Amino acid sequence: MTQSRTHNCGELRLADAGKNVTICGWLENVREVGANFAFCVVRDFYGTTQVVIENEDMMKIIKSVNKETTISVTGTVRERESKNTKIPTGEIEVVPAEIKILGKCRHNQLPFEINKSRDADENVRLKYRYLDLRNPAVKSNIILRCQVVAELRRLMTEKGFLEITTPILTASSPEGARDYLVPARNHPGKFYALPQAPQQFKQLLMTSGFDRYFQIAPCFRDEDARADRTPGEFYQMDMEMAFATQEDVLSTLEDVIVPVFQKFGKYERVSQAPFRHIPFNEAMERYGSDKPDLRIDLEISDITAEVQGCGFGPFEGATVKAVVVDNFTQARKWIDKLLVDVEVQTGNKACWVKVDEQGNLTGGVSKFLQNCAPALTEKLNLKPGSFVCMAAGKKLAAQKTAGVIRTMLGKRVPGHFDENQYAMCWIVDFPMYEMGEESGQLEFCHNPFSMPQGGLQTLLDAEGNTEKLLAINANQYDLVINGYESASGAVRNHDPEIMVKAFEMVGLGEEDVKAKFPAMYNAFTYGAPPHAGAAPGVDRLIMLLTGEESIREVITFPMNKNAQDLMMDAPTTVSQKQLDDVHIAINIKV
RNA sequence: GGCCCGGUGGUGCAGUCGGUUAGCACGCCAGCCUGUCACGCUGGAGGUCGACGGUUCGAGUCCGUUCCGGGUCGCCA
Repeated sequence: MTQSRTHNCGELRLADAGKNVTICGWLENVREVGANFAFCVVRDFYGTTQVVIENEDMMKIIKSVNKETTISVTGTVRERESKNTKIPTGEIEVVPAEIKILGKCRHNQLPFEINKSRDADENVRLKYRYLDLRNPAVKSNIILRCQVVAELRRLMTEKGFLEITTPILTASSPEGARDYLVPARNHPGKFYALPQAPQQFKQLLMTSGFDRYFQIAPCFRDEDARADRTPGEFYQMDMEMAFATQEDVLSTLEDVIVPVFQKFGKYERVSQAPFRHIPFNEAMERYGSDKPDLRIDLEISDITAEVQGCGFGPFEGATVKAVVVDNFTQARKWIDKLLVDVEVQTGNKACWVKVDEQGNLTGGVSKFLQNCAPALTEKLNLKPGSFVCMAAGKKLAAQKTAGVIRTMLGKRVPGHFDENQYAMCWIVDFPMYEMGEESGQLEFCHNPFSMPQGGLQTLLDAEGNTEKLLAINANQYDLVINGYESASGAVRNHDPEIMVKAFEMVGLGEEDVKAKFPAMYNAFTYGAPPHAGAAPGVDRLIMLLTGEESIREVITFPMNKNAQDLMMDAPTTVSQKQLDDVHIAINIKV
């Protein structure tokens, strides 16, 4: 380039008319409106600027290249004869004296049109992500992500948190998700693992005397994807505070989350601190989920007692939950669709009845429920026009299915979903232990790092009594925003004695604690501060702020559902030499 | 791994009861057009209807198998 760029494509205005400028960018579009007369749109990161072609020489250059070629245009800024008020640079155009081709686009047919890339097949988008990202609508999510991360860093730093990076190559952790393993060349047969979270490191930092830690931390988990869960890797704003209580952590995060949502969110209305606290058991009873969407005004009722003995097979001996919608006017076909969708999403069947003008149960499974109609009507406060959707099964299954019914009814029946807001709450008092579905044994419900409420004494009191043990809550909490689990945290168990006791409850002991978490266990024997923390998911926060429903829209270079990077072609095979170096033999079972 | 939905020119879609030359929009190519901005007009090229097998006189359409993708359950301390 002989002439460097003097302006970007988003900044020229009427006041710049007459200036001699050089702009650079991608040739987005050419509109030929006459012989040797055309309008070109040049796009860069900042915007688009119109370049007008008025003579044969310039036309020749423009016609010689494909769209998406990068060019530099040197010329004079001129007021347009017909202005476009829709774009910031719409009052001016650049009359070129010179057009240089900087990087030719060798393809006259792109895999998709840049400005419509969001409509294209996702695999094609991911393969050509660098083209997809040229679309300002795609790029804007990434820009917002950068701004949010910068703001998170600013707010946390302002509060005295230090950002400390922790190792990426570390030891495999025996708990939780599948690890990504990395063979250790100098240690045949041994492996590093990529961290599922910096959990143990941040607790060790607390033990080292760092008072407030945070990190925009990459986390790696080899588990299957979902619409809101990217496979492989994701980012958390991991944080931890020494000598802190649960309330210290919650209020600190509220101080950070609220301003970020007010500043960057797509909705004006944001829950104000302190967020509502909902105990886990209450959330499961009322919303059928530990991540309820509080924008929906429906709640779940328990009708187990009311329907027992009615003679409807699936209800006998089962827990039965109901969601009621009054003034229900949807057609039978609509109901059938609801039931099918519930079954697809939960694997469980739902059933329904309506209340007719005379107050009688009708439709659906009503013929099985006539005996208990009065009890049901009273319990659920049914009126003519009420619709009752029910789920039955083991307690947890019935709760979860009813939770899905609640969400679907709330979003589909008009008047129950106040969408345009951010509704936050803390789910608190998660149980410490649960009964393993497969093992039939007592297991840790979430992670073994949480402090049981009541500490050592609670464990001693409940020892040997399964029912009491299942009733112990942990100082564990989740931040839920619009039905998404957006952060998870706990007051940690910093006392080796309580750690061992907590492990003993699930049939493990001191040797297991030492074996699984040697560094932490040892460190805690040297004087550990009580500490607590949490980790908001950065990708999920950005999803909520932008309103995107697919997490891939907020990640710059996402993998597909099957954890493949179609652009880079990862994962891929490697050479025998590479395998030999790290002492790996491929053994694929067919 | 189970279940649900989908796969039709470069892209997005339509395709009725199985029927003759697979249609539309955008993009691409050529020509025309002196104020466009989702430019317009005329013409053109471009398809093994994901793959394989079956039913049938005849399959984009029906059946079976399989591959690929999305969603979901399992899984995600």
